[in-house]
Amino acid sequence: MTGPHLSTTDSRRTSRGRIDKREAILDAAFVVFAKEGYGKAGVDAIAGEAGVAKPTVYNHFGGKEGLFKEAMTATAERAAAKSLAVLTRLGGDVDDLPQALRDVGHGLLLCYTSDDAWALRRLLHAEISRFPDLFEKVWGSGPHQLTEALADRLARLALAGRLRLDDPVRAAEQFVALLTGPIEGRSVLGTRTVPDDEVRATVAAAVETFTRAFAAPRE
Amino acid sequence: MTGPHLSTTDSRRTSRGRIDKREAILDAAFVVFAKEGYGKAGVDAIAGEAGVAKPTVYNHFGGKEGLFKEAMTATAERAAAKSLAVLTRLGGDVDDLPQALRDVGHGLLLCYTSDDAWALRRLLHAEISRFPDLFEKVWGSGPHQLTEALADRLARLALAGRLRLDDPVRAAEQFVALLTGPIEGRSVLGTRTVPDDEVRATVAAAVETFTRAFAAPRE
Amino acid sequence: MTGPHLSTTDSRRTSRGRIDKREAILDAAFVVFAKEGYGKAGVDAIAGEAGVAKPTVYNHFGGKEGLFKEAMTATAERAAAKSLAVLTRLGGDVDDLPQALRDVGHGLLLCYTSDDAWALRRLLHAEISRFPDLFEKVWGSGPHQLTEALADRLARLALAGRLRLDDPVRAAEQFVALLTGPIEGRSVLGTRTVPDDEVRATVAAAVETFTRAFAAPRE
Amino acid sequence: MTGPHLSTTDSRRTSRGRIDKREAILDAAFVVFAKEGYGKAGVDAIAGEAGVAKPTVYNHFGGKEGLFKEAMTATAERAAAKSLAVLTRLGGDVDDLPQALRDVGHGLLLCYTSDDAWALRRLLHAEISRFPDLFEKVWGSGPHQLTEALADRLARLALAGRLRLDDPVRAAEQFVALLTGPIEGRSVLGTRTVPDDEVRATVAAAVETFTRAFAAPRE
DNA sequence: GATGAATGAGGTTTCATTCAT
DNA sequence: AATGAATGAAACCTCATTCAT
Repeated sequence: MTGPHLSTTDSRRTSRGRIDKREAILDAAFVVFAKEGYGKAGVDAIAGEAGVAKPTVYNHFGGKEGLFKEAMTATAERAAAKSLAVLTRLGGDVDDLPQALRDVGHGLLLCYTSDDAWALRRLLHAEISRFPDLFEKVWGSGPHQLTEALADRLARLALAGRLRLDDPVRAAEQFVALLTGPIEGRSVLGTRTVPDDEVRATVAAAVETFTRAFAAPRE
Repeated sequence: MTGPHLSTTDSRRTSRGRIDKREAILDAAFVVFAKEGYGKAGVDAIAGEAGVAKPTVYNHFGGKEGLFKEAMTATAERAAAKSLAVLTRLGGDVDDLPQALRDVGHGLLLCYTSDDAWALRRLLHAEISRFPDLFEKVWGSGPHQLTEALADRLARLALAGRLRLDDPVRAAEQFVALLTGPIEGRSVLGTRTVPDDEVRATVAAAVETFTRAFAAPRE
Repeated sequence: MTGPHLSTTDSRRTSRGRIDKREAILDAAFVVFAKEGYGKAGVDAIAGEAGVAKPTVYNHFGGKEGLFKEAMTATAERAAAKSLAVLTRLGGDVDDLPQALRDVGHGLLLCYTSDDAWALRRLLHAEISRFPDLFEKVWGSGPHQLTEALADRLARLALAGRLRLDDPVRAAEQFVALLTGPIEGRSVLGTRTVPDDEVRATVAAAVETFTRAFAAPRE
Repeated sequence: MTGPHLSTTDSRRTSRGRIDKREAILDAAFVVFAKEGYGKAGVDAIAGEAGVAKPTVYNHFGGKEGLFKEAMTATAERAAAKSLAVLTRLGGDVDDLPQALRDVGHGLLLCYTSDDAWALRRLLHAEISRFPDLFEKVWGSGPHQLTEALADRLARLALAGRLRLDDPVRAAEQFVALLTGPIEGRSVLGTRTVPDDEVRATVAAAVETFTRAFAAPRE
């Protein structure tokens, strides 16, 4: 459910030709980079995984660096879209606010703990000094955009009198931090699956703390 | 102030012999690993930085893997000691609780944002799949120990009637998350220095939220 | 003045079709071979320089080897024609023999030191072991034909009593050697332009020596 | 008699260690470069010919370019020494001048037509644009030094009243040109062995022309 | 204990060439 | 006839590691 191929049909078996090869290489590249890291990943292995010859990789992406950048940004955009979609559950009329926050929080944590998301974060941490401009694209299309969108929703809830907060961006950052911070260690940076009850407990605790701090008292 | 050499006297210039060479190699190794990553770092470069010949590295550490593990754990322990020392400021009688939390929070963030700490986290993220047992040592002696010690302090404050909380470990996790979560993006994973006022604002906001959620009302 | 394109109109801009493409490829090939050498020259670069796609090169010339041979022989024939044309200045009635020899010598040296001629010689030296049969075509249509034609003229001058020589071919070889030998080093194998006064001095010296050895005394 | 190894004992079988490996690599490099050309010669093949591993070549010479330069200059110096030694036959008292010139001319032509000398010239022609500074070393230690030394001898003969010439360097250049020029085509740039009688005839003709032009008349 | 020299394995990249359109 | 895309082979070079001193 978390592999990079699942948003499209598996194109490596089709014979539609060019565009599919490009996609296949990008997907294979992310898989191999995630498993081996940028340094130890071999273009050989990527080409093999994609079912193409090595020079084809170079024809499409120029080299290992370009391939890495494109594979990262492509996966980042797919992951970002998923997490943004979760936020829609916080729109319109919210009846039970804590329940809605728990719902959204759970959805966000599922995105956060997906294999692809962990791989993205690990690779970004690992190679940020070799690819300084990668942060902007990956983080910008992911956590940053998510924080902004969440801040929008929180601001609307504040206007509706449901929350009391001055700085919606700060509140959004803190909401995400309360969700994800305790998970980092418990999942051993993504190498261990966190049991669902642990996830739910973390979400519940985050929402509890968040509402204690920000929920407006019902009259 | 953040380099790995500064907690001890620079041993590479002395002539005390064996132990100094060992330290020099460990320090040089962490510097090079931090700059290049495990995969691209060369034993040549490490030996050069340490001022010894390559086989000497092998005589002491057996190989690149062993050297990496030892360099990581050594730096992790040094970093952990620093952050634990910060917690002592929360001991004994606490008069102004928010002020004390801000003080501790600021100290912890300074540790968290040190160059060595960022390098540790980046390398741990990068190589966790190649060195699965490294997490235990590095995280165990760092964030985990810190969370436990902080939970102790918070429990004592709860017993003293200053905080209202059921699960001190959860509260400690959340306090750390509120501090560090918003900093991650703002520092571009450690490649940009965060201005001090931004740090202080983050600390203030974290303590504000934490106290709103957990502080016991003064009678 | 020495480029391979200048003896014909630039055909790459016309739309006459096939034959022009062939010429364009041949010209581009010689340019690239001359700059990079046979080994390092890429068919990609040649196709790009000619403004055609790579397979077109293969359709016309079969491969890199065939292209090289044809480009070499085409340029060799063009260069040979130029140097043969110079010899006509030694025909008919020669009044001032040394002056006529200087005239011809100067013309021959201009041919010899043209960029294309140097490129031809360098490529021939470089690849003679990989293309043994290339020597026959290039040398045969160039220096060999020139020597024979010059020998004819010298024989006629001998018959006319102006020169004293037994072996006209040998004399022709020596005349060319006296001209070109001293230029080889001074032009750094064609990578430096020899100043005109140096060229003229060399011609004068060659003719002086030649006439001292072979001129019949005027009665 | 012309291989690059013959000035020393074959060192590849000895076990004296370092210095011999360096020599063995240089010799093997020249052999392979001469056979394949710079572009197509592989470091693999050179290492194999030298009986060492590939990285050893890189440890000693840094790369293919450095290896090429050193192999060329080393061979050039060896070849230059041989041709300079020939000139000693023109020293002291010269009784039969034409005979002495024939003797020297024959010796010089033997040097000129040695396999190593041809390989040097071919490689120099081939790669002069990629290694512009190579000309200085190879030509400077070879033909240039030879011309200068020969000019010295001719000047001395002129002072002794045996020759009549103004510019000894020019005369030396012309003597060499008369010797080598006619040989170039006849040996197919070194890929065909010129029969000895052809060599002797060329020497005789060169000396004949030279003496006709420069010998002082005996009183 | 420390080192200069050497190595086997593997890395990224480029090239001449062909296929299907 | 001309081309964009793909490929098998091989190039140069680097690395972690060991040996003999």
